[in-house]
Amino acid sequence: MSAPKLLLVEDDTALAELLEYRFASEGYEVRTSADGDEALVMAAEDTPDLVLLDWMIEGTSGIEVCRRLRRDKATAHVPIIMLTAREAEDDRVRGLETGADDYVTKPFSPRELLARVSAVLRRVRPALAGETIETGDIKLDPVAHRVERRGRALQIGPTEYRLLKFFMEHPRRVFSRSQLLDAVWGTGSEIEERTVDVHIRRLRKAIALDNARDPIRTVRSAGYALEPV
Amino acid sequence: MSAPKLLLVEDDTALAELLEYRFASEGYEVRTSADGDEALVMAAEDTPDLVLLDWMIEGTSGIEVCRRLRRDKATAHVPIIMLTAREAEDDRVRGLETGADDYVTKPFSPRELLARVSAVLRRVRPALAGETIETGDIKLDPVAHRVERRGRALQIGPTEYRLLKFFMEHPRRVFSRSQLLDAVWGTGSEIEERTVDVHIRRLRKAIALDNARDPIRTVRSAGYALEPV
DNA sequence: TCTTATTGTCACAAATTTGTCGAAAAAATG
DNA sequence: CATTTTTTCGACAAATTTGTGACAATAAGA
Repeated sequence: MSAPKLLLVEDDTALAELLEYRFASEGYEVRTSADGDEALVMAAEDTPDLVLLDWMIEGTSGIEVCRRLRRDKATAHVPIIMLTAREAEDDRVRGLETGADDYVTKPFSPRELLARVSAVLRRVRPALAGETIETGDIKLDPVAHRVERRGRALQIGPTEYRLLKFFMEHPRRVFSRSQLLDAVWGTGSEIEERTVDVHIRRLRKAIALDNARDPIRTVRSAGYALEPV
Repeated sequence: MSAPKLLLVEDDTALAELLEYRFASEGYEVRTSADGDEALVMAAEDTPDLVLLDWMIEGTSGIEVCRRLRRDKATAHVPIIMLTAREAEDDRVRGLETGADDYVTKPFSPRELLARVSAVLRRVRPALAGETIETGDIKLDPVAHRVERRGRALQIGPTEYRLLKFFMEHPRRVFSRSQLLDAVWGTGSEIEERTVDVHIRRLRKAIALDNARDPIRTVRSAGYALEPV
């Protein structure tokens, strides 16, 4: 089981404590910082799964923290939810422009924030929502980095593992080779699209089982999809 | 995969770039023009799925662009969202009269505009928003790229799939072969009109079912239409 | 360092799809 | 009923898209 790690950047101590308590009791692992620079250091030391960022903090402003998080490769893809004080349209626009994934305007209820966090995490890192993902007769444990089908453990290479995990996070959905390259190899990878085919074949071979149907569907001129069983 | 194609007509470069970035990161394919006449040419060359139209642009006015888009057969049904400056009631009324589908008043947040775009697309072209469409006893899931009729999955080729999807997005409407060529094969394809007949036949064969009536109606000397059930 | 895995590409085979024809069938026309 | 127009249908060869095995280059481990 992997508790999602949150980094809360908030200088209102009372609010911070309240949120810390609430999120902890919901199974999150929360670390808090009241200061922008300190938060950046903490993020660098142990990459969080999501950042809750108050827009109006002392010292380095929220927008600046956001920008730096995005600039650093390790934290570039960590989702950010910003906590804005007022209904400042400008702030909102700038925040989203800088790369925040969502925002909540104060005052908000912890319940509301929990819902947003859960929604964003589900969208960005589905594997974090539950400990193991299951699609059809295949089980994948992201923590143990282990895959099994019908009880039998599968031996699977690194790239194939990532590919399978991505498919399992979006079952039934068809992805083009280019989308798969972005998702599994990383955006901007300069790799031939046909290479995807080869890895699909390797994945198929790795998860193959006697008397079991191939769960990977080829959609001609569109891409591939993982179908349960 | 079908990234919805947007055409943004906006002469405020800064705003245009911001929107372009945000929409692109949400999976839209955006092309931008700062000029009304140029926009019309772009729309004619590659019919967009939706037009974002600033009401106050230099040269040909937004209202005029709107009118011309509606006049041209190929773009007549493309939804338009207008971006109006202030709370100009007059503009809003005139815009909606001219045929815009929705409007957003500046200043707006990208998020807000994204929501509108998504809403309009869902209303007008549900398949583009990723919703499954249903026409009679045929169901089409654009995300899974899957078609079924009365529960049974249909095997269907790429071109037939696109053709069926197009028909299902505009049920009951009769399309000429030339319109179908534009919509399914892409504008400017140099293909014999007779070829459409052949694909219609293939589609009919693919969706045929025992004891089920053929849902594709032939309108002699006019074209074809899809009728529910 | 040596050995074993993993990766990205190719080239070629296999499978599927595509655009056109021409003949047959069907529907309008007179 | 004969003629003309339009659509359906079966067949093909060309073109496109996928599946596969092999291979050299790297990376990872022992």
